[in-house]
Amino acid sequence: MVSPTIKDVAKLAGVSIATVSRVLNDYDNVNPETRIIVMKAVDELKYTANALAKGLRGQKTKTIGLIVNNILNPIYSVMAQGIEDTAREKGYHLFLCNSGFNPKQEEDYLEALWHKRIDGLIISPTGNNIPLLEKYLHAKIPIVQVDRKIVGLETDTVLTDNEGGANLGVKFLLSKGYKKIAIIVGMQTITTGMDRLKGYFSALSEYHLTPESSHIKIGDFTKQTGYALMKELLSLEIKPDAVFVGNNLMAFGAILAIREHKLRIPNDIGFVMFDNPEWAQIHEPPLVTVEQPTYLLGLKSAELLFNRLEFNNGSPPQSILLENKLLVGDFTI
Amino acid sequence: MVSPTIKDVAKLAGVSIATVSRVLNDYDNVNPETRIIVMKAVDELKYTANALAKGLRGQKTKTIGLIVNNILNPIYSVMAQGIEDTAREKGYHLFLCNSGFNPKQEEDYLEALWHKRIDGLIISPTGNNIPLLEKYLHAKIPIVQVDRKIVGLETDTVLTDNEGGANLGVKFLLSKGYKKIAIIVGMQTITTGMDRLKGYFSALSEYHLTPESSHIKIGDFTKQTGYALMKELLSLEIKPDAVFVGNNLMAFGAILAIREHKLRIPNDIGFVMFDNPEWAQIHEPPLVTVEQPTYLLGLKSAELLFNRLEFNNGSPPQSILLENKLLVGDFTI
DNA sequence: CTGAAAGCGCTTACAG
DNA sequence: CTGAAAGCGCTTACAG
Repeated sequence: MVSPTIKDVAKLAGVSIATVSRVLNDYDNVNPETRIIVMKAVDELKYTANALAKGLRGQKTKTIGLIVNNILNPIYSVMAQGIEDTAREKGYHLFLCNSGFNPKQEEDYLEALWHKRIDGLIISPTGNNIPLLEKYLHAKIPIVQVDRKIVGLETDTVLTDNEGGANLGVKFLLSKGYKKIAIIVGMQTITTGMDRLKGYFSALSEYHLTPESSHIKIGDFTKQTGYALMKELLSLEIKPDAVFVGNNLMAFGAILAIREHKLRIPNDIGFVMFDNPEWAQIHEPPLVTVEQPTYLLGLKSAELLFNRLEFNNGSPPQSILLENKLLVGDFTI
Repeated sequence: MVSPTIKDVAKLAGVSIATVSRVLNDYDNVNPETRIIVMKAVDELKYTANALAKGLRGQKTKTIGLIVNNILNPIYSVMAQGIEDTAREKGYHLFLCNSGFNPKQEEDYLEALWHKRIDGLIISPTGNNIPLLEKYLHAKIPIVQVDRKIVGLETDTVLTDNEGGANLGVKFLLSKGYKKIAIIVGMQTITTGMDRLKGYFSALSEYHLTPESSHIKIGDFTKQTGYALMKELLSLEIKPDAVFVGNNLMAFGAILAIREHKLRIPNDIGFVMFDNPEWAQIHEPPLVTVEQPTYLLGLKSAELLFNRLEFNNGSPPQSILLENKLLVGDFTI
């Protein structure tokens, strides 16, 4: 009924449980014939190890934690997929946790994962809970920060080039002749907010333009603020002739606002957005987007983590910066 | 450095580890004063239990497995969110697994989760691996099937009313005067394919119409088949004047095909789809959709599972059927 | 009400 | 090359 244990295998094979353990873990000091006998017993009983006992006694649980801010955002679900695929290949499992941008919830998860004895952690951090994260590091549990990085917490990191991407997007608008380009961008407390605004500034300055302060709107990455801030922009005295929106959710809200005002893109107003959700292609005409390599973001962060896990060396933290791509109306199924 | 154990607490409190365990597990046979002393030691050391040891020795791991077919489909990610929220409330954690519609991958995960000693399983099954699933049931590990159900595997189940939803959608087209309504629908081997086709038939028959066999296209729920089958429909002798598409991904492909043919919805062709992804609102005009309560799907399945876990009764399997809603162009942020 | 002890299923020194 | 034994951190009968 219950699963067979190492004891059952030992009995069937006529050896000690220590020997079975050695065979299962591929130790080299085992007689080849003994190994065969044991493996036969393993097959016969369809034995597979109890993961809890292994984790308790040994060091490793073959489990990693993944904490993201919002799995409903395709950015994160695609990323999660990249991580899961890699983990699967390596024989690891994933505890999926959603912080909902809530530091307290993140803290709870960090505590819980600690006691589940995860081998490693991939996190897109809220920005708080630094002591807890450091506790992991002290315990030699590797952490990879993905998508955003906490300043001062030195771990392996995988980010996309937020500044470069925003720069590309804004320059596209400039190249099309728009002169009064507004921006709706995320909080200036985190890299994905800050760096995208930097890219906006650098693009304008390359064109020798001065940013108009009323054209800079700081939202919180949600549809709601995207909508509200776009409405504000459209009711200004000095109306912008184009807008760059700093993520997919705010862009969605902004589109609704633009539609309410019966404006057409690109004739009435220029529009470029960060992220490339599928609805950007459904829009007519297809929207110009800055696409982040989200699957790769997951893949690379998993690779960094497994690298630490397998070669447990003390080499200094690595940072990977992935390129973002400007997509102009091409689409594929 | 390492976490404090029950032993450390016992030493600090001056009692045995058995007593500490009793306090922690809220047994009633503990002297109130002893309880206070122990709790103080727990606080002081910031002790929290090692989940692996608890799982190995006790019965429960406070962990559930979730196997879905494709986390990238918002249907499943929203559902997963509903499950995670509920699990979190109950103090459980989630192993997230993606089968990718691949029975072999599903099998691997079922094996792995078994050995991680999950307390319960929520699964949107591929349709195979029945023996493995039965092994769980024999071991009294409750299973909830969600979104789809394997015929003959009797477990708690949460589905949406696929037939009713499709019926609503097709009848909407009929009510608008379309007469030659085609359907692109999923495989007829699973409920979400079969029942939606049934709804199509029942709607036509309510209007005393006979289905035209060339207008019935069976795809596999992917964008690719949606695109290809829509193109087939548009090149028929007897062209349909409307189409009902059986899920969000196929609908995406179908829209691209319709756009290639320069047809406008709803004037040139009627269009209603199952599922309500955000891009349906971005389309101009907003598409008519049959919305599944996906968050609720997750919530309800989690509730059924925790109900089994907490009241471990042997009551017969329950089935919940959730209503789907026809959305006609209303949209909200 | 409390403690000593066994045991969950493993891995890992320690002998031989 | 192999086995007996200790121990990972808990829970749970069994005594008292």
